[in-house]
Amino acid sequence: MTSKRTKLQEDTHFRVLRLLQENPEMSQRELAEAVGVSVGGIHYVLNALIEKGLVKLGNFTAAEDKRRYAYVLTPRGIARKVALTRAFLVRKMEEYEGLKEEIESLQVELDANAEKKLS
Amino acid sequence: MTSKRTKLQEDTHFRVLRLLQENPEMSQRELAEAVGVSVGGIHYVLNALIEKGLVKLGNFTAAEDKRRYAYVLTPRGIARKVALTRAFLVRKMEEYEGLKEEIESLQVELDANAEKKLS
DNA sequence: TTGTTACCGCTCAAAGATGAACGATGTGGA
DNA sequence: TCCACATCGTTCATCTTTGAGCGGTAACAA
Repeated sequence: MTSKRTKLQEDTHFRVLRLLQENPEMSQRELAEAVGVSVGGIHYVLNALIEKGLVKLGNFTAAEDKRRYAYVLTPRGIARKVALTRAFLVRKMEEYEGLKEEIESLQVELDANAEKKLS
Repeated sequence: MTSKRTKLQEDTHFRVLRLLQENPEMSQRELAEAVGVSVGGIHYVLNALIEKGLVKLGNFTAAEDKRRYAYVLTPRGIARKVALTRAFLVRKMEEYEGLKEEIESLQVELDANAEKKLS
């Protein structure tokens, strides 16, 4: 089994690839907000994705804004994202089931407590 | 809105209180495993709970094992746990809904991709 | 032109989380 | 009895993550 940390990192990579495929002109801050990590963290994963050749820097279209980049998925980036999708989905479905069980057991607990108060 | 970190900490406190109410003789390692944080982290929250008077150290029953403690909820600890339950449940239900949406959108994406391959 | 404001990518000190290792204690077999 | 081993709570060097703040650029108003 791969480590918890590796999985979280993979999740983040996947989320970033997904968001960028949809809109390559998102800023680092927007990405950070959307995936739920810090700006520093996003900067780091973007570098990693560029390093791996999954994302390349393009020009920001609107008015050639020199401050910012467009983060464009390369063909390999697109392939990578597709490959990650299933594993990600499986992981999220497991989380979903776990959460479902936890919620149910909490509700049982609350109900039991409510009854006790009545008696 | 309280910070993300505060919420996670509150979640951990709640989980620990819940587990200890059910079984006060869990070891720090067992707790760590069950709530998904490190042993160091559990040690830290246990100290915090004891400091707040929500948990007190009791004797481990079986054969008076001097190495270990029983972590017993005080009345205030029980009250605190009840108070945290609803907030925790609400948070988990929100997470549940979020996860549900994410999973659905992923499935749509995979289906679209599958169709494209066929054509 | 000259300020003011806002946001960009990027950095790094500070804060947080981790888990291997330690001394102490219990267990079971030689 | 003695020894080897397992597990206890606890510590702390190490790694990870955070987000305020920096220098730079754009947009707008005066």
